[in-house]
Parts: sequence; structure tokens; C-alpha cells
Amino acid sequence: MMDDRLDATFSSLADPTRRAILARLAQGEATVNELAEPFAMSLPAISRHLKVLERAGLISRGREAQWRPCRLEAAPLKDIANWVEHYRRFWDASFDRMADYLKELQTAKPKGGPDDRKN
Amino acid sequence: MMDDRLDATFSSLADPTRRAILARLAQGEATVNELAEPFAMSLPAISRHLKVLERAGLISRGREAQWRPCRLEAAPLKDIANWVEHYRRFWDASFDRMADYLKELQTAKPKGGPDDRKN
DNA sequence: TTGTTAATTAACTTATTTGCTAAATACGAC
DNA sequence: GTCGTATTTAGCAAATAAGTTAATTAACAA
Repeated sequence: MMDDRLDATFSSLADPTRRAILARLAQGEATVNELAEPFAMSLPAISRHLKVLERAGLISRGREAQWRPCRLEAAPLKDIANWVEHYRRFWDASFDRMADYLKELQTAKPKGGPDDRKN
Repeated sequence: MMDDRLDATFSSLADPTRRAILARLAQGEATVNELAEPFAMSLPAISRHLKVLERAGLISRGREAQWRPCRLEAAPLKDIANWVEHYRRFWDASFDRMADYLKELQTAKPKGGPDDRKN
């Protein structure tokens, strides 16, 4: 199972500071100091958050002189998206349309017919 | 912000036992004993996992005689799906196609033109 | 009342997380 | 080499999390 990876990803994302760091990195690479700047938190604390994100595979780090530029790695986020997608039917539509949705999932691939989705 | 709710949801989902419980509940309501049955874990431990899920709004509980049937509440999962969707562009397509994707997002609604996606 | 089943709470242990400050490391400039 | 900047590591404290067993509450049955 890649259960462990889901564990690490979810628990990494459970911290608002780390989510904010990811949001910042979505706009491009950044150094540790740049990432730390918005937070009322010591640099070592940020450094540890980055280590958590790195161990979860959510960021990677380069080396440029004395800087360690961080960049977003989204593969684990894709796992999250895939996981949560299994539950979409519980919020996406009325219960009546659930069967339709399941059927659509099963038949959409082979045919690829007219795209009549509402959203 | 509903940041706190994201915190609670992500941290609830960071445990494989709790994710398994949700998967079970996706098939329908279940009692605490039914939920505990697959796990090599004491009942109080399961009871606490359920409390975590309940406080995160991921399950709700009824009362039928001495049973407390649990059922899935997917609203927080929708928040997760919305959150992760912001990062889709980082895994969904090559970097070159990212701009196209963003443009598609902005223009898809008004026009609804020909659907020329590859997948 | 007594007994049985379902579930929670209490009390405790252990491990992890998160923050801090101070010290250490890495690198480039001089 | 020394200085200054960037970042990490060490050591500590407080809080949280996750499991255990034993005791308790709640509802039904006899």
C-alpha cells in the first residue's frame, strides 16, 4: 500500500503554516528566508516545517551558493486528489443522481460520447 | 478562515484506521462494533478515532437503542477536494500546457466551445 | 432486580509534534 | 584566514496523539 505516503501527506497538510508555504511555492521557487518572512515564527521552526514537507515529498530543494531554494512537488497532492475523489458522490450531487454518476464513471472511458456535464 | 476546519480534516485523515473507517461508512451506516471488527485494536481506541472523526465533522451519530450508528458526512471532504484542486495544474499536465489550462479555466464557462482535451 | 450487550470515560504510558534559544555549519566576499 | 549571510542542528519544554486495561454508563431483556 502507499498508505504510508497518504499518512505523511495528510499529516503534512494538517498544519496551516505548511499549507501557506505550499501556496507560496505554487508561485515559484523560494529560499528559506523568503518562505519564513510572512510568519511570526523563528527560522528554525520554518526549517523544520520544510523538512516535514520534504520528507512527505511535497517539496524538493536545490543548492545555489548558501541558499537552498525550495520548489513544490505535487505528486503526493495527486494522491490526495485521487483519494478524495472516491467520496465526491457524497457531496457532489443529490443521492438520486449517485447511481447515474457511478454509471457515468464506468462507461465514460470506452465511449467518450457527448460531453453533457453541467459543470 | 475555515483554516481550522482544514486543519482538523487533514489531521483526521492522516490516520489509516480513520480512513478505513470512512471507507467502510461509504458503504452505509455502521455501529461502533461493526466498525471496530476489522481492526486489531481495542474498542476504546476505535471509539476515540470516531470521536476525532466526529469533531472534524466527518461523521455523525444517531441513537438506536444501545447502538450509535455512524454515518459519513462528506462536507469537509469537499473542502479538501477544493483545496487540492488549486494544485492540479502542477501534476495534471506538462508545464508547457499549464498556461493553456489556466486559459481554459477562465474561458470554458462563457463559451463552452469544442472539447479538444486529450484525456 | 439482575444480567447482557454496546459504547464511552478514566487513568496511564509512550511517542511525536511544535515551538523556542543558542550553537554550529556552509558558502561567498574580502 | 575573517566576516556576514543563509540555513540547519542541538537541547529543551509543553502540548497532542494513540494505544492499553479497568471501570462506568446506557439500553434492553428476563
